[in-house]
Amino acid sequence: MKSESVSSGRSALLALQRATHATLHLIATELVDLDLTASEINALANLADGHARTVSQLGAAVGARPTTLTSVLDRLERRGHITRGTRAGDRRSVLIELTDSGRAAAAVITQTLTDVENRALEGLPAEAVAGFYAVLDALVKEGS
Amino acid sequence: MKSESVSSGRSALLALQRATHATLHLIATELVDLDLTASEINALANLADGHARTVSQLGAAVGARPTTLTSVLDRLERRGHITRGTRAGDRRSVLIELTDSGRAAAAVITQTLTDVENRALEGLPAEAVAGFYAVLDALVKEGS
DNA sequence: TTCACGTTTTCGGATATTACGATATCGGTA
DNA sequence: TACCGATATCGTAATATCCGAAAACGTGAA
Repeated sequence: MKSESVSSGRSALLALQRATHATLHLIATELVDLDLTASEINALANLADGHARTVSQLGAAVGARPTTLTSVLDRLERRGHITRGTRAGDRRSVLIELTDSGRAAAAVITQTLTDVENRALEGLPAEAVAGFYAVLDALVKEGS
Repeated sequence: MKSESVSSGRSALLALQRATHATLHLIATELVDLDLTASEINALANLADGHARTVSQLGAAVGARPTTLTSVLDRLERRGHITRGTRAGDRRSVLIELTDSGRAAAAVITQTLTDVENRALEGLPAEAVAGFYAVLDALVKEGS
């Protein structure tokens, strides 16, 4: 038996996109009170750990080019959720940091993500979740 | 021990989005010769089995509203990749069907998806892939 | 038959997303 | 100083997405 073992009749990539769309819609619905777009939610979620990041670093995390992030960060800055500071030692870089209101919004986002996740994964064996992460990591690695 | 077993320190939803972005970029790069957008690729991939679908059905498959698909299908129709026919028995519905060139493009897309998938999942145990699908299904179910 | 109501798709309009090329600034180096 | 690479932003353009309304059709009840 050769290495066609992963073939399952389904397309993992199409299933991946479907799941992403479905959860994105769900999250957007639950977070409608925050009045944020999906990109803004994604940016805040990635900043939720409190670590400041440059635009490039954030772009790598969310899978977007720095040019794409500029307008997203514009809105977040206008809303008072982030600040753009200069990094000591390299004034080319812009350090994105959460403000108090940004931290509050990010906390709500993180909590909602965790809740949805727990609801969905409840009852699944730990090996399934481990496999899920293993495949995700493999896909990310393949795409870089 | 309660049911906090799924908590792993990572956010499954953020990881999901990252993997989707990464694979999306990879696929777009490999399929650049087809001169199609990500939405068009997604639509064709879902039609690749040869079955005709209504706009609503296709929308459910790709996770978009019928209004969103209209312009995507407009371009695919202009390019000669699909036809819009009426369904016998219910002339409200529009049946989306692949043309010869659409079938050819869809075949290239399917092949590329399969290749990427096989490269990425090569070496992973079958249980990991099974767990991946189980989690994906759970997430989709949670979002509907 | 006729009419009211639901379904399916499209259209108009609005906003968001995404990115390429060009630009300005900065850091490091010769 | 002059130059090259890195970083972020701006200008511009094509897509993506969706809401509300409209058009066409189907269904069932009066």
